[in-house]
Amino acid sequence: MYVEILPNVAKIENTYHYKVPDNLAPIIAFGQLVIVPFGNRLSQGIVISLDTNPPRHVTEYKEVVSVVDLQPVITKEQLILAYWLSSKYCATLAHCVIMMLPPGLTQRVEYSYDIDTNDVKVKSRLQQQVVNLIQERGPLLGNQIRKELSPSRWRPVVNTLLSKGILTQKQVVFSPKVRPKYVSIVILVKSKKEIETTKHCFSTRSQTVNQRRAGIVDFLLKNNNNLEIQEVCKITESKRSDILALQKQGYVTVKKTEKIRDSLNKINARSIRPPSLVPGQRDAWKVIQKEFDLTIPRPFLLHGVTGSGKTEIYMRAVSETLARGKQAIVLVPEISLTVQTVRRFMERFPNEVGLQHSKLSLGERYDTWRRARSGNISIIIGARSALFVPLPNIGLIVVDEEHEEAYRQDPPVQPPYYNARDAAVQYAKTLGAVCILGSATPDIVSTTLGNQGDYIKVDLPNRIMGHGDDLLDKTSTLGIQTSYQAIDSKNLTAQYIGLPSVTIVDMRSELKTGNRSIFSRKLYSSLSEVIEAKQQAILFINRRGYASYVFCRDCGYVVECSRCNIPYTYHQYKEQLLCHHCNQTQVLLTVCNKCNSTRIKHFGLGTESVEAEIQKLFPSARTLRWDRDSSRGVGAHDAIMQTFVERDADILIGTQMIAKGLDLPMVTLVGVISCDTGLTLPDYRAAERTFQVLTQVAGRSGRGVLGGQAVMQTYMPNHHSIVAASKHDYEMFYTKEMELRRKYNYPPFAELLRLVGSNKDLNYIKNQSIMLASKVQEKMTRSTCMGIDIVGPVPCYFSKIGDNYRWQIVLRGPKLRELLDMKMPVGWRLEVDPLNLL
DNA sequence: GTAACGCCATTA
DNA sequence: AATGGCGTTACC
Repeated sequence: MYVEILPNVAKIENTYHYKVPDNLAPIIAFGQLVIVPFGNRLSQGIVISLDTNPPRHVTEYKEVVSVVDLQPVITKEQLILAYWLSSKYCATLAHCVIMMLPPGLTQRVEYSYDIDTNDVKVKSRLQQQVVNLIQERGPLLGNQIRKELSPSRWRPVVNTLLSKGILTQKQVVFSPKVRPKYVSIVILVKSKKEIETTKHCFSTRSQTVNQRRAGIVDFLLKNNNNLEIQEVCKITESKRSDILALQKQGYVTVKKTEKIRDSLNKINARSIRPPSLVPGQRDAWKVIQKEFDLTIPRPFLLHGVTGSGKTEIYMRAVSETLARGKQAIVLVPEISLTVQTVRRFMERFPNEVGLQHSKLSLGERYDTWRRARSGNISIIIGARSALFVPLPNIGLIVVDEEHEEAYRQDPPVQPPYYNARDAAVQYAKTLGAVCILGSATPDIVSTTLGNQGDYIKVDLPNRIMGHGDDLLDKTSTLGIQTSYQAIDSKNLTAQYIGLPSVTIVDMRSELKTGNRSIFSRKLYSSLSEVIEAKQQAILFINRRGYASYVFCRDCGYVVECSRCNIPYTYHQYKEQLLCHHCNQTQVLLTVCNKCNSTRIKHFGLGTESVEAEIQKLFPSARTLRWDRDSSRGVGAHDAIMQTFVERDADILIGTQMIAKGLDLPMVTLVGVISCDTGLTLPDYRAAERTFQVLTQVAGRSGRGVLGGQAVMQTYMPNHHSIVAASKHDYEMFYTKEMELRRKYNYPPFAELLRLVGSNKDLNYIKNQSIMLASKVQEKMTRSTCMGIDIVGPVPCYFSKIGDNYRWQIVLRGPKLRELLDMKMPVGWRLEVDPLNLL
């Protein structure tokens, strides 16, 4: 018998075949971790296929050394997904498979070297150095010797010493970093009757010890439910030795059991029964439910405005899946911001939910992974890596907020640089699982796929708010008129509410009237009213593109490259404007091309300055900042949110992260300080990102009985992404954006491929990229590909990150796949379907 | 990921 | 010749 093995080493390009020795033949199986000889050392590998015949293209085989664990570490469907990822995103199969294993499981095998004789005579300086090292520090690993000697020449030295018999070598297999956690639990084994008659048994000389032991027994009589030794000791204020003594006397047994590490068990979720659906949800759910009966279901694109009840649809789908004996994966963009979603799932499906994201401890990830593998949990909620948890029979994959860039894996982490949303669709196809992509602002490409029939489009056009009785309650206590309407007189369980009305404020006219503040008159007066009425407001700062573009403060004209229709980027050190797409440069303007004004500015603003301004204008208002800086550390997000929820602050000031998921009924005003900062980025998705974030942030307002409004301040009041967001009009945005994408040949009209190289030496990377670009050009002329543009080489927008200069080459056109078999030079990487070109 | 190999510059 | 510094290739 022969097996095909994928060595568990990230950069390995191929798979290798091994003979299975007779003793392993009965137990070896697909997906197992095994140890094989690889090169001239041992390596951990994964069995990815078995065959009774030897493959023809190999003549000599080594044998599998051992099987690490009988349980497979991947499923067949996962391997199919890994092959797909590997080919789609140009990563090694090993990279794709390793991503599916819990970190810490990988074992490394090394040699350890020791000195055999006391009397050592060596000739060369290096040999002496090795001998001295081992004499000082004892047996050393190859790696440790390498660190001390030259990295390239240590091996010949060690080899000579080995052949002379001075050194001996020994194989060392490191055990995995993660393993199951065991704890000792105490179980009372004597009955109440027995105890009452034998209480004298713990009579020691010390009265206090007797009391303690009696206390333990009494406690266990009341709570004999497998408590840990530590807990029992803590509660009964006794010592470990007391319990061990009781064990000797036959009162209790102490049993080692596995303790599952799971941060979710800290959350107290009370079980809640499902609410009834409102008519809009009912229609949507009917369409989705049908697909569960098909063998090859089509994916759904669930387009639901903010607050339209998408999560309830997801939960219905999960429920349907569990009823069919299958499991579900629910992907959310950023777990720390979606605590509310996780909680809702736990309340609906107690003891079925597992959490998965990269910030969990190794132990917790490992335990959740094993519980999923053995079928002990049926729902995995998590970030993009949750897609790779090995549930045995997956029936549903949900991707919430499918447009989010967080689904994309990008450097500096390891390849593959994949999009989990696209991988989810592909995976569901292999599994025959239902797939739901949900968003209030679907990706332009996703909507196009929906329009083409690749996805089934389902809409939830109405915002729902709370339950009827609840609302009546709130309105009466607050003594206010409501802005909601009853959905129908028979169904009083839920109510629709309008989306907030949005006012666009043209900041150019503010300036003309002499208002130089960062707040327009409209935003100022709205803020005053909210503070007066003791309600809450959110101020949103769109920080992307900070201070890097140049525009006219009088007419709003942004200096753009005439060839690419993309704003020039201001480079301070050269006082120069540069187009990051075509490398064209222009001197910094002093006079506006359009209106001849001389008031040309760079733009940029932070949360601190907004907070300072608020405190100046509204000294009584309590402000709270929420951005990357103020929310460092575990639980910081929660803490900030809690402060705001409990109304210990009136105005929340933040960046991107306040746009998502918050459901705060007392927020009646959302102010966007500057809508247009993101629009100035030289990037094909700038408008889309802006529309998405504005729509999401506006959706934070008016989620309660009080209703709400949003104020958007901008220097580009006519930009389609701002106008469409202000009207909550997705279709309008989509139509206009598609025109532009078609015109400039961007996705969905073309595929994109980006080559990025970085190096400390600017000239080196520049020359290298010119050479690489000509290579690509050459390849293109020889292939059958037609209609491909090469954009570049140009410096990246972020032209220097850390100490490294960055250059890029972008390919745009159909059928880019055929160009992909290129090997990238060292320091270069390939991004397939990049979400930005910065 | 390691190890081996080939090529080249430096060293004494 | 010995040593150190790369980049390239193979690993069943």
